Amino acid sequence: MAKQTILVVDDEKDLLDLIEYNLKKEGFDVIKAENGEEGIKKAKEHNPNLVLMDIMMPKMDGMEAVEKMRADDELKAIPIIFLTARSDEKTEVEGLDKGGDDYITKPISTTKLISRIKAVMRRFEETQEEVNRLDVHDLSIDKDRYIVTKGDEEFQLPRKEFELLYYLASRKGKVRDRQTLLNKVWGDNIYVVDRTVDVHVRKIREKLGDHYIETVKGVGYRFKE
Amino acid sequence: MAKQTILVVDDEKDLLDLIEYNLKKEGFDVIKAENGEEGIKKAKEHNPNLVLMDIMMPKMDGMEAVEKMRADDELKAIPIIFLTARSDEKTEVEGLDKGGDDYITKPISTTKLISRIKAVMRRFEETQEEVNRLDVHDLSIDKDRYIVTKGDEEFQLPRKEFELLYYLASRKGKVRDRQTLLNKVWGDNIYVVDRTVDVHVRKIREKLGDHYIETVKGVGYRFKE
DNA sequence: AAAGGCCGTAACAATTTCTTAATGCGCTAA
DNA sequence: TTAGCGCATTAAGAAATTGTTACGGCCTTT
Repeated sequence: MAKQTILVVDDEKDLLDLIEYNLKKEGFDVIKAENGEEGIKKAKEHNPNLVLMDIMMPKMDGMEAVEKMRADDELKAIPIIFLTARSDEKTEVEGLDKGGDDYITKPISTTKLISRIKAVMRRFEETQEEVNRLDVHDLSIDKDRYIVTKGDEEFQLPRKEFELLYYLASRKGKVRDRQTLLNKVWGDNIYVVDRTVDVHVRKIREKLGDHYIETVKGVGYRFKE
Repeated sequence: MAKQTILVVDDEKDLLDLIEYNLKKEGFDVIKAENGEEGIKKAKEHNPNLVLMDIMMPKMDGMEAVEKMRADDELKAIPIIFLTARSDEKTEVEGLDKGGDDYITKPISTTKLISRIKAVMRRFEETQEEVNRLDVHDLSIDKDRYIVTKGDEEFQLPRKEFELLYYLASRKGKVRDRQTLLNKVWGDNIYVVDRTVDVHVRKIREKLGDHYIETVKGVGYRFKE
């Protein structure tokens, strides 16, 4: 894998150098910027894998910069970690709401910083990864075509049924309660009765067979291990 | 999801009660302790999801308590938020070095306190991997899958039995009386006869064997050490 | 505009799980 | 030894949860 690039945005030059030194030692490429404006410019220029963003800065503060980044198609997918000095009493927790993926309180040990960076990257890669075909048991679930194949039979499931099946199958063995399934498959702010899930499960079973989706009474459903 | 438990350690009783009141209103279970020593004892006893730790306290101060916790295998993974009366740059640095996960200056508004707690918990959950499986003796109790494995046998226990077993196993060796078990597994405001616990214990023993859950006459039950 | 598929909801049946209460057993103290 | 207490065990019915079906609204296609 190519070297990962990290953009560090902070107005304290000493800290910037310290972080650069430590990240380079870990094998990252490092780009530096001293305020939000410069940060955005360099982000567009270098397309980094992750941004470390201080909140208190001159010209354009970190919060504002992140808002701008999240609104920019080119930059919106880049994971961001906020750095906050504990003296910023006001903005601390809002960072995550604005679109940060983690926030770190300065001062922080180098090892901790690095493990956080890796954790965020790992999380990101997992969600980024586009696995378009799932093969489980004797099923092949093709997300590009919304088609499920079982042996030489092909099933064209309706969208909700397909997505429900795909979600469960991609987390084989793990139980999910109805509310979680609704949030993940239907969407976070969709209001439907949770028994709707049952009906869709029923329809999937009707078409593919009873033994793929298991019921865990009182808890939810899971795809057979 | 089961209730999250928070241990609050502070020598000011009034503040302790205030925090308890507010956290309970938010749906947390709250355990209280008035000094570091008692805090560590209660942490071991109740295995909380997070600790709010005052720094200035008699007997054993918060800093020392946290050092002890971080050195203890049983407690090292619990996230800790420091509380202190005054913003003091020096203690702050020290606190984070010693292993605190966040740092809050009193006084603080309730909403702020709660959002910080949730932020730290969220961060923690995301960093944690595979903490939902308990391996005790020859049993593997997998909460993601709601399955108990013994050797190569799999048992699908009903929900209450599973959760009771999980609760006891996660506090291996600690005795719990029936009322506590009802509160923790059934829920705080569920009223059922406490002998109900006996029946569930009986069913677990029937399926997995007699020797995992031990009876302590006149007190309650415990998972074998 | 009609037909057909998809989706969400409600109703009721089927099933599993939970709770209770009754009974028996074993230990301990008088 | 016996009474008393606490726990184990069992079975039955109550409660909770899920399965199944049917229907109406909506959208898309024809």
